[in-house]
This record gives sequence, C-alpha cells and structure tokens, in this order.
Amino acid sequence: MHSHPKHAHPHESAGKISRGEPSKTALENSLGILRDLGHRITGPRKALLSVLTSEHGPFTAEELHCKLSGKGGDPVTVYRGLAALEEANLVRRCDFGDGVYRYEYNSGEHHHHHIICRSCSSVQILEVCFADALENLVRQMGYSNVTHTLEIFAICKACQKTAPNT
Amino acid sequence: MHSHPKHAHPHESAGKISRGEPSKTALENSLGILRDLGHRITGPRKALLSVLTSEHGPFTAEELHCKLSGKGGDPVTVYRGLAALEEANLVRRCDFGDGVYRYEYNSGEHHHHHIICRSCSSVQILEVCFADALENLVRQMGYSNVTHTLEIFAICKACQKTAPNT
DNA sequence: TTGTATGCAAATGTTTTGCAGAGCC
DNA sequence: GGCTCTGCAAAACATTTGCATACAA
Repeated sequence: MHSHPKHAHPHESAGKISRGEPSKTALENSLGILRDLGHRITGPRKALLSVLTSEHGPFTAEELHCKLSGKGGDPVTVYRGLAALEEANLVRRCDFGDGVYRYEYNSGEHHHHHIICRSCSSVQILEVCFADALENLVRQMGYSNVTHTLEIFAICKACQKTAPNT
Repeated sequence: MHSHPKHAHPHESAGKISRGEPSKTALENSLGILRDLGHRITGPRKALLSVLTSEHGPFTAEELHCKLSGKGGDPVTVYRGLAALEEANLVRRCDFGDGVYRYEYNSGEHHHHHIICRSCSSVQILEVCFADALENLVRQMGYSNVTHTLEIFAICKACQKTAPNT
C-alpha cells in the first residue's frame, strides 16, 4: 500500500447527510447526489452503487469487483468509483487492520461500528457507540474536528463451538 | 501491503503481562522475556528494543530503521524483529488508516489510545478508554476473546491557529 | 462537443519470503 | 555444533497513476 493522500484520516467530514426525498430509493438518491456534484452516471458506477446500497458489506475492492463481474469493468474502475463515492460521502472506508480496505454504503443516518470474528471473519453491525463521550473529552482538550474509528474483534458464537480455544 | 496472516486482528491476546523484576529496566526485562521464549539476543534486536523502550512512538518500520541507521541493519531485519516482538507481546502494532503500520512498546500496564492530528500527524496518548463497557456488551452478545481498536482523529490546537478551517 | 470515465499497462510503496552465510547459545 | 538471525535480492500484493479511447451531458 502507498500514500493515500485523500484517505489519510477516516471519517473526516462524515456526518448526517440528507439523502433527498425519502420516497426514492437509496440508489436513486445516491445517483442524484453524485450527478449534482458534477460526476457522470455510468454503467460501472451505477452497478457499483447498486451493490453497495443493496448489500451492506463492508466489502473489499476485490469483492466488489467480483460481484460486478462483467458489469463493473476493470478493478481500477472500482477503485476510482469508490474514491468518487467516498469523496461524495456516499461511501465510508473502513480498516480492519489486515492490510485491505473495506467499503460500505453510508446511509448518513446511523454511525455504527463492527464486530469482526477473528476466526471466520464474519462482520456484525453494532449500532451502539460509547465513543461520543470520548470525543467530547478530546474536544475539551482543545482539539477540533474530532472523529474516531472503533473496531471490535472477537470470536463469534459459532466459532466458539468449532474451536473453543481460539 | 499484503496478507498479514499473523496480524489479521489487532490486540489479540494482548493484556496485562508481567515485566519481571521492577528494579530492571524495561529494556532488560524485555530482553529477558525474549530470551525465555527461545529467541536470540542480537545487536539489531537490542538496538530495536532500545529505541522502542526509550521513545514511545508509535513509529513506522521505516522510522525505526532510520533511527537505527548502522545499528539496525536491513529494513527486513527491522520487520522481522518487530514480528518477533509483537508475537512476544512486547510490541503493539497500530493502524492509523494511512497504509502504514506503526509499532509501539507495550508496557503491559496501561491500555491506551491515540489522538492523531489530521494536519500535522502529531500523536498524543489518551489514557482514558470508554470502550470497556462496549466490550462487556459484546461479551453479553455471546462473543468471546473481545478486543478493540480505537483511534481518534482531530485537529490539534497548534494546527487550528495555522489553518483554522481544516 | 467538451470534459469526465474507462481500460489497459505500468509504476508505487509497504511488507513478505527464499536462501546462503554469519552469529548466538 | 546446531539452530536462529541477518542481509541481500526478489516476490507478493493492494492501490495508484498515465495515457489514449469511449462515452455522458
């Protein structure tokens, strides 16, 4: 991996964002937002957003490329599409510390975290977040624009039965 | 970056570890632990641990290699030394989401987190951790061996003056 | 028609691995 | 002396970039 100038610090400027008329689908709203930002709506991007809005992930770039086989074109196109989506705040990039980035659709409503099974790598969403108090503390220390990343690693129930002492 | 089989999930089996007689220095104790695990005490490793125990980092492999110029040998040796230290739980690897891993000495006593300035990349240690409650919740959900990573990103005081709207 | 997105190829940069020789215990 | 660690070279791998072409607006 190299320098990631635009990605150096997760969650930057993330937050609640309006997704337009609630009668529209997440896909339609997202395409609208992308268009309003001056981006073009192409086949590969529509396919990419379609997967991201229907399945919640998070997915690696490679996984996304596989899911799009044919429709999504080149892996490079997936990377560039994801970069555009992240810049538009439609996608959030997460880092499970294994050297591969993962991407998930940013509904703009709930700030959540992940419970990742160390054994089977399954991911469960955790809606609760206790870190807000921590952010407030950091603000009191004089910092601004405070955000955070929090990932939880554990052994899930199923894997405990399979390999109890992992 | 590639697959990191031994590193896929941070903080695994981390925890309070005894560092031997308190009269000895962190360096001496660490070398003892390493020796007891069947590792050999070599110049490069002594130099590496010496830096890690005296300055608290976290440092990238490249930074460590620079600090050791001459003494530390090849960058590969630094990587291998760090891997041994991490396996021995003497070093903790952290991931700031910028594509480079950082390493810091694990005193074994305090579990802490980092406040990373998005602008100048300075790192401040934050001793408080609110995530213990979160870990308990996750345990109640049926998970075992629960650990977590938490990194805080913000703009530090100094940088707020320089570029107020970053 | 004009500028953005795509696709291929190639580069980048971090981390890992293979192997012969050096060094610790 | 046996087994580990080192050093060099080379590989592995995710991600980024350059450039000519295709395509949305």
